[in-house]
Amino acid sequence: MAARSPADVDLGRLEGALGFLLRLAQLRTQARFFEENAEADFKPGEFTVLWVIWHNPGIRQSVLGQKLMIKRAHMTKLVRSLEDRGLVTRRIPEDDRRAVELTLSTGAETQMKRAETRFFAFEERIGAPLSKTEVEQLNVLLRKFLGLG
Amino acid sequence: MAARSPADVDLGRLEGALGFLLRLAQLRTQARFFEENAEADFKPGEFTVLWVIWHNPGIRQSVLGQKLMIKRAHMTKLVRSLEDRGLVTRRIPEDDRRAVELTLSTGAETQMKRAETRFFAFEERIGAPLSKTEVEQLNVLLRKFLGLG
DNA sequence: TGTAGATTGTTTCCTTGTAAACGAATTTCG
DNA sequence: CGAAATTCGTTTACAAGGAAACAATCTACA
Repeated sequence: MAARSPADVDLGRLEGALGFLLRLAQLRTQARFFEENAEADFKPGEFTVLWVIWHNPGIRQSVLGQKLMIKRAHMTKLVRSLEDRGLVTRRIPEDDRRAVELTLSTGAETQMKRAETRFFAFEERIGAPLSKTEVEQLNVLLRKFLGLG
Repeated sequence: MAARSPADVDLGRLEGALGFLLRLAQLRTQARFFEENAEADFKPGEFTVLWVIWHNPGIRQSVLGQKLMIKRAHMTKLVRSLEDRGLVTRRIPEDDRRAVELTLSTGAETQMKRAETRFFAFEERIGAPLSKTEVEQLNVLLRKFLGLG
């Protein structure tokens, strides 16, 4: 009944609810990221934004946002912050002057090469509770769930 | 190169990164929740909190927070909001007067019975891109990843 | 016993992210 | 062509959530 410790708590049907499990998994992963990578150059959101710009130079801000599920209002702030730190360059293309094309500065590329190692090492580590095969299964299922290739 | 549409964007190794996929999956699920359940009584966070109190009457605020990965500062606000709406009762137990024991009001139980149907129907629906078997596999893998049962 | 340390919840301040209204540019379609 | 609708990014105002400092209480142990 009145649970005194987390282990005693009864979650009932909730424990089988996909959305609930996804939320917990995401929170846990993020918490561990900040524990283990306190002095990293970039936060996960920043890293992914820089990564995608790096691999898609000249990408438009809106396209980047759609792909990473970042709302426009927030993307504006994110990009400004990256620009202020000299990591990202904004360019207004001639053929559509409402849009913004994003590029990495050369300094940022150097930093990203370092950050890449740390980031993907962490991504390896968080799979630890699962076997190699299970991590692969989870990857496949999540990609299918998301409609990614 | 300079991707014009989301489909053209190259995510590279990122597409296989567990933390990244979890974040996208969670964002997508949450977005769909608010699209489909605009006029629901409770938001997902509120529902889960009320649900766990319902099934563990007298649970302590800190234990609830640990189980649902909600930080104390935030839990204070959440509980106050629920209390202000007459859904939750706070009680200071005699044996530890720092703690707070939470209980559902009778009115809240009625509301939860209605909300339960809607909530778990949604949870069913979001699995749609996957087969029954795959949803079950995903559940199992996520629970193992989280160290649950 | 009594005092140092840990725990519980709260407050304050800050970061992250969203919704809505907006201006500028572009597209659609009469 | 030219007016209406749409798109892109920004601004503004706000909600969700977290970190740190704090008061009250409890625990451990000299």
